[in-house]
Amino acid sequence: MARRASKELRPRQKAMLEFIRKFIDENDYPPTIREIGAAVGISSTSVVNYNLDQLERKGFIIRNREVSRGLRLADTQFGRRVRTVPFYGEIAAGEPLPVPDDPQLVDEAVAVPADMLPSTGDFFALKVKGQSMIDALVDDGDVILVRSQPQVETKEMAVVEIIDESNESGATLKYFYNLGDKVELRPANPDPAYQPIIVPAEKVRVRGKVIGVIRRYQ
Amino acid sequence: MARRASKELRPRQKAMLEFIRKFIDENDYPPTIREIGAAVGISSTSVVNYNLDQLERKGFIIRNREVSRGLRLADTQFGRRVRTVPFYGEIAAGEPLPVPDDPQLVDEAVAVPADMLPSTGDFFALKVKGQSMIDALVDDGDVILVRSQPQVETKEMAVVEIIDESNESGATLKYFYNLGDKVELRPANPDPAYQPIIVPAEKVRVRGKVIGVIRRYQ
DNA sequence: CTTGACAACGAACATTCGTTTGAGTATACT
DNA sequence: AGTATACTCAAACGAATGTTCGTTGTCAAG
Repeated sequence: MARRASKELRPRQKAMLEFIRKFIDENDYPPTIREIGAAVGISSTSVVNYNLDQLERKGFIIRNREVSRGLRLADTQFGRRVRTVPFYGEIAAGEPLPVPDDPQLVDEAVAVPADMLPSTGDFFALKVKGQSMIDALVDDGDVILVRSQPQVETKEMAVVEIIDESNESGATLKYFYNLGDKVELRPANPDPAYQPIIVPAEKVRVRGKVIGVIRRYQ
Repeated sequence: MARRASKELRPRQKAMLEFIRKFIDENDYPPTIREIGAAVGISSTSVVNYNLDQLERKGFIIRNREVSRGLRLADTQFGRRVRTVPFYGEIAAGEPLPVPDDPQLVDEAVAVPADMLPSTGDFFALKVKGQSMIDALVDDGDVILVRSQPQVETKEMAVVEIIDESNESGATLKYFYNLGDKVELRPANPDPAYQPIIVPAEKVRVRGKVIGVIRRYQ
């Protein structure tokens, strides 16, 4: 008998899957049997139908039969899932800058690959201004993903709020060092223009820990 | 005349939009005209069609006419927009390493925020191995987004294939410098262990230009 | 009152699209 | 050889689905 490993895909099936994914990506709805056939060079609809069955049997897609375009990707394989996190705006890594203290009413959001986020927790995104963290491979213009948490470990990169004398508070992006009753907020830039800040522990409020970076060129 | 503010929705249109959103959420494909009609209590398909036109004119949906279920939400609000790019595996920034030369048959893919990609072009993703580009703020383990293109400008970060003497080819991530009949592939790491490679222009094949970086901590 | 834009209806129509059928080829196993 | 499995093809059928058209009703402006 011509047995085949149950989860392996024939080149044709692979091409079909690739096309389906691309098609949905572009159109937001799945292709028809004939569209798939035309794309991968299959003249007979029954052949497409046959291979679609194979793809379903092997767990790559889920079919909704007798319905046009009744077909979806079985997202177990590929983390196609995306989550949106609220975008709070810019954070000046060099100089403190206010961050919206508001709870949830943020209208901007960025989509991030779901596998960039732990399954639990609250997250937000900020665009980095300045180059104080350049040695940490975080550049001006980068978008950082932050997990909301009230404290972080020493050496972790964190978004912290500094309670200013004048009651104003600003947020900054730094390496966090616990010095007991004080904390040191250390930039990652050899330029002497960037100096560590040491402040009493009660004067800082940790907003979260940086868990990811997204950068676009140009 | 019974003029109506152009962006306002009739109750019926609101119901339709609501249903469409819910339907897509549950099925991953859009409803048909008749399904919409049944859901909101419209007996005539032409009425659904008419209101669908209205919804499109008001900018809530985008129709792809003459195609079954050819309908998508124009959701500017929820940036559900994500695109998937094929994941080719790892690229050793330090040492050359083969990259799948195959055209399209890749089964792994990563989801990226749509706004990280230009609207046109072919893209792929690689995971960076090694630290040869550390000064370019690209670390070991980072995922780079690459736009497929046959040539790049000098100083751009590129994925290039080097045709080895022994007919083997490998891919590497470097800064690209055009020297006329030769090209220089320069790492971004001060460590003398990382040295520029200068090879005849005909020995290299540019695969694409790095357009983005995604990094996860921990 | 008449007119014209807006909204809705139902029926007929034309495609699109999934399904079924019957057949053909290749390979492996007995 | 004979048979079973996997894969492919072309053609035709019928259901699903978008489109068109003639008609009706409402409402506000002229």
